[in-house]
Amino acid sequence: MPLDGGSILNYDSVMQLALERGFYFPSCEIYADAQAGFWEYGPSGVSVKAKFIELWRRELVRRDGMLEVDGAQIMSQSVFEASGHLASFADPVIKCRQCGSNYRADRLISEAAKIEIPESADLGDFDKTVLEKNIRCPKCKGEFDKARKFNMMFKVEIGPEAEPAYLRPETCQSIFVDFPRLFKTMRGKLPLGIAQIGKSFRNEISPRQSLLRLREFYQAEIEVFCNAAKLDDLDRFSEVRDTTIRLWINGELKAMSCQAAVETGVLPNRFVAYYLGILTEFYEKTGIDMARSRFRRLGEKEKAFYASIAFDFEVQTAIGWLELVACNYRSDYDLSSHAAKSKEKFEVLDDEQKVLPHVFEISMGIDRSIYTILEHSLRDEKENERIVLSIKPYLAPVHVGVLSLVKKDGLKEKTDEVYLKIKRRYDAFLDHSGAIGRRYRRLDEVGAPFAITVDHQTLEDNTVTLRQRDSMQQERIKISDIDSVLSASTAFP
RNA sequence: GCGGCCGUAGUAUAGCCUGGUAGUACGCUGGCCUUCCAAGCCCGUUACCCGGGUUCAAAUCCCGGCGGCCGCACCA
Repeated sequence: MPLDGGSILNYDSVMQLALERGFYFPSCEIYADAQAGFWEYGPSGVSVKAKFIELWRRELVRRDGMLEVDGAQIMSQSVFEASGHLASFADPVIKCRQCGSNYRADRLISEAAKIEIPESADLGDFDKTVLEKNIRCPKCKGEFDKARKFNMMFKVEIGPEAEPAYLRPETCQSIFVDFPRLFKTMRGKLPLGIAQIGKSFRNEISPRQSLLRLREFYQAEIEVFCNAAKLDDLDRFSEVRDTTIRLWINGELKAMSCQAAVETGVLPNRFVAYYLGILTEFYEKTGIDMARSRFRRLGEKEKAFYASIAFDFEVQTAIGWLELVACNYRSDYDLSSHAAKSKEKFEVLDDEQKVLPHVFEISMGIDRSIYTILEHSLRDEKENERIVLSIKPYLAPVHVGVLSLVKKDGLKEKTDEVYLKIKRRYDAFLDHSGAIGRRYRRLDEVGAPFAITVDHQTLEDNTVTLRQRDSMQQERIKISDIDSVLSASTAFP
């Protein structure tokens, strides 16, 4: 499905761009013991990520009047006892004594003996069944060691006594834990969104594909606390009434307005529809091709252990459908477990009524979103002999290149002056060296939407050429107009 | 974690089988030239994933580790 004037590039092209132009690259790469699943953002990547986050704040946090927090990455063991991660964010595995192969205990038993044991069962139950049914390694017929739990959380030791704690596997736990204080001190009123951007950590067995499956990754999470009795009572639903959302239900795509989705019962209530609606409007502004996106309703077996209704926002990429956002209706799972464990009160007043809020979660993968923006924006324009990153101007790592047509005759000095005038307000890149066409190509590749070129005419009348990345067309503007032109065309929508 | 394939400058690769001076392209630095789209010329720069073994000699052969891609499984 080629876009106008260019073909869509694959994963390898995005990877090559990322390495060559400073978007992202492997962490600790000069050392042989560098582990997979850890990546650095380079200068271009940092710039895009910062702008992506700013867009997220504008379109979700500020739009909906959410509160944003920034919690600790290391959290106490009690948090994860209450959240269920210590018990459930783990797979039971058994290892063959002879050949060393590891298996998921529940799956192996189900296949070998046709007995279903839930993965959260006691480890002894697995051992007992393996022994009773004499289950042996499928590869070498060897005997198994005792079952153990492989927990995907990174454990850390605090202080000289090595008290156990964990790197958070999702950012939202601090939001739940902080909820009582935030609601009280920030004069909260249901429904209330609390948002957080930050790093999460998961000890993935097999991290892969650069930013797509990481052990250390960025999440932008939103937990909306609500009164479960009022899920259709939401005034601001009218803002998204006519917004089209693309729903994938039971193997079928249904594109419909939020209003229609609620009326036909495809979505359970206005509350869920509203948040899927504003999430759609946010992603439209990232430049991701929404025609290649969908909200997929998850079946019972796919849902996370805490979710009662779940939609994944997925996009089609070169490597297949990719999950960018998990939207889970977590009911009162989190607040009631933290209430029980901590003895803290989590009920709040809503219209004179005491309620334990329910939670709807919008859990966004930032790294995956950045990758998708790059992949969906990158084009190979054969006719112009260029690779161009047609990223939205407000997300571009470089807003504008500032170039001298040639270095001599005082053009270099004049160019430096122009650069000095704008570099605080924009991400500007100054370049004097090499052929002008080559410099334009470099800027195209890094996604700079504009290039300003100082030529001989500039010395006479103080005008410069302004080149548009996508059309390659140029116009002459006054130096004194540069700021207003850039300001208008790189502004967030 | 398992199976298959693979690892050489910033990037893409040749060389590996058959051990003996590591080559090419693009890029990048500087210079000449140049009045707007990867022009040309000159100069320069940068690499054998890590460790061990065999050998007079290892990018090359052997072993281990780490990493990458694909599949299985798992997930934001």
